[in-house]
Amino acid sequence: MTVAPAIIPDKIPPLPPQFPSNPRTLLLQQCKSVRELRQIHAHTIKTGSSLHHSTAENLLECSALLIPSAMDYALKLFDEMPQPHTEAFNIMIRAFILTRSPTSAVYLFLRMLAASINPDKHTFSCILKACSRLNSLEIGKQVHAYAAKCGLGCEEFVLNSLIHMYASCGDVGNGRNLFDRMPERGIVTWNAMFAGYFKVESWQEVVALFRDMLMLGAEFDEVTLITVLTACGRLGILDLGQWIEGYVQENGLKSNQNLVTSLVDMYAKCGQVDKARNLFDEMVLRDVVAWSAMISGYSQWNRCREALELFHDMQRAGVEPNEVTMVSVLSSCAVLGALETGKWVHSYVRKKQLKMTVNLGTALVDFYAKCGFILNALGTFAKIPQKNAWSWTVIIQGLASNGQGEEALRFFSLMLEADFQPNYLTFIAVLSACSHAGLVDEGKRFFHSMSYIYDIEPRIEHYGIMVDIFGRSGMIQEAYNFVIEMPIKPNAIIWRTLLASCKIHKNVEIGEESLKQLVKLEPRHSGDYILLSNIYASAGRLDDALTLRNQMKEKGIKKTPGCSSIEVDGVMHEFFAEDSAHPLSVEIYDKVDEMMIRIKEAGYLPDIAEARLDAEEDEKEVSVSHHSEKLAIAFGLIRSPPRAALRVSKNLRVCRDCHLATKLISKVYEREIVVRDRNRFHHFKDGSCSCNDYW
DNA sequence: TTAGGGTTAG
Repeated sequence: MTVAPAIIPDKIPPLPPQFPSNPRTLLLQQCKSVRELRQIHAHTIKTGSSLHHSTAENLLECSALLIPSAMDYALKLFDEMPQPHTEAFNIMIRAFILTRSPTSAVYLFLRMLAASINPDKHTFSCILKACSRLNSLEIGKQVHAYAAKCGLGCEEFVLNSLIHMYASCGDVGNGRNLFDRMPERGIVTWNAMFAGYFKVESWQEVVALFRDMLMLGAEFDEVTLITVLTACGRLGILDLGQWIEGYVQENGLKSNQNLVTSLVDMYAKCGQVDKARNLFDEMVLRDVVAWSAMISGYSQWNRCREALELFHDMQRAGVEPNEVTMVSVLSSCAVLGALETGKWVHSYVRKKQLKMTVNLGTALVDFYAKCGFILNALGTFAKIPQKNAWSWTVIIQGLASNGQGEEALRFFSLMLEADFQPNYLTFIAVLSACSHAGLVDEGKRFFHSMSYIYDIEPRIEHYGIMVDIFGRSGMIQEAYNFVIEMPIKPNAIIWRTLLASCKIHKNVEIGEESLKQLVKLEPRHSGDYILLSNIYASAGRLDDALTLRNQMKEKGIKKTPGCSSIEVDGVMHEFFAEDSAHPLSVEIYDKVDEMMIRIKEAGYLPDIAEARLDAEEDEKEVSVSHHSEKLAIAFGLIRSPPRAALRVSKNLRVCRDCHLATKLISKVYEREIVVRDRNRFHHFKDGSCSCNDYW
């Protein structure tokens, strides 16, 4: 790039009459390219007007701020100005902020001070903005002191920028002090304060500040409302959100897309998902953020099918998803076990080169882990460029729930080595790893380290997993003592965990006590009665088992029927135990018989403890062989190509017999079988299961 | 010529 040479005559000639004395308007309206700029510059040199400060500054402003590609030209112009004034420095500082070079802005400010050019209030507000961008409280404070020294510390512009600088650099308290001392506050002042609270996620403060505003009758704008709506959503304050919606309607602000998106988000987060959807449907233009807000609304309230449907609508509407959209979509896929959609998302992410943010990476890891693809989860985890405590927690949990407890603990050590601070969720993952691997002593040690080393108060979930750790390993009495002595009142989940351990280890006495407690807390939970009745049955006390079942009948408590589903050629097929509704029913039952014969040859002994109680002794074996998951597997063997993996979902937990049978089926038929029950995935392969029989 | 917006995970 060449710049017209500056000619410095001895005497500045008067401006020619045909050239406007202030060419600013001409430049603003006419000059759209570097070429035109150069022509005008040449003209000013020819006429000598380039030596007038105002003309030179107008040229500088035009090149630095108005023509995006002319920054280099501006730099040369500036360098060739013999003695740039404050205005010229201000233009260049603003230009550096616009081009996202806050460091250059600060250097220029230092050059300005070195040249003894006095900064004005505009210089200070701009340079403070650079400090906010740099997140540098240190430089910001020095600029503050210098502004005070120049007698500009009480200028409204400077104060507004100072409040914003302090608040957005993390020193909200100092920002608030300045804010409180201001005699008059305009919208800019209030919004600067809101921005600070927003940045540090002090939602309560946002709402309190807005209530102050309303009380004082201060003026606010759409940006204020967006901030407050975000806070209402995070805090679940529906009434204030509704008041804002009324205000938006009355004042005709619905054309502001961002504001309506905030309303959608607020309603969704406050649990009014359908109201959010109505607003969303009314929007004339929906951008990626609006779609993402609505999809995440469904996903947050576990309406995962609707989330995925809306995602498909979004694609039909031709709106390209971004990495934020994909986080909610993957979370829904993980809950539903929607493997194909989730895999498609991953390939889309790669194809479109979406940014592998820590949230997106973590959502992918979680998706793969929840679908039982722990190798993909590990591979994806390794590729997250910047991990955080959440990503580590998700991979630890993923390993634990896929039966790799020891490996999960190894990852926990790696997490600590990498200097990430574990949180209460991390300890849920770590303790479940101990539970899966049967590591009682380690579990106790980690549990105690929570409060002693990491200053994290154990929550009821942590107590629950400890009960599980003791109970699974057969230490039923210790588990019971632990429950009795825990400082939090045990809830139904704690007693149910204990009851389930009593079932594994056939402990009738503590089992009975657990049910007694459970009936007080959740009298209509059918699974609890079934558990105790199974304990009675496996201890040979069939009469007690039957009495309990009759009590259930009298109370009108119905057992949730077991239901397994399997996807074949994109169609879901559902089966209930001893169900003959399927069109291929005859073939399916034949296949079951064949399966039973073949796995018996491989050493299968039926476990009839969980057979129907009303079945005769000789019917029990047939009864368990007709459990819903066996029917689903038989159907899968008939209809899928040889060696294809079978993927079954079950609404309840897999029973012992089905677990044992499925292991052998995987070996005899050389099939990988993945069963997702209500708690976790079981990955059956070559006669064993990823859960290591801890389920 | 000052501030500045909405969507993210168990």
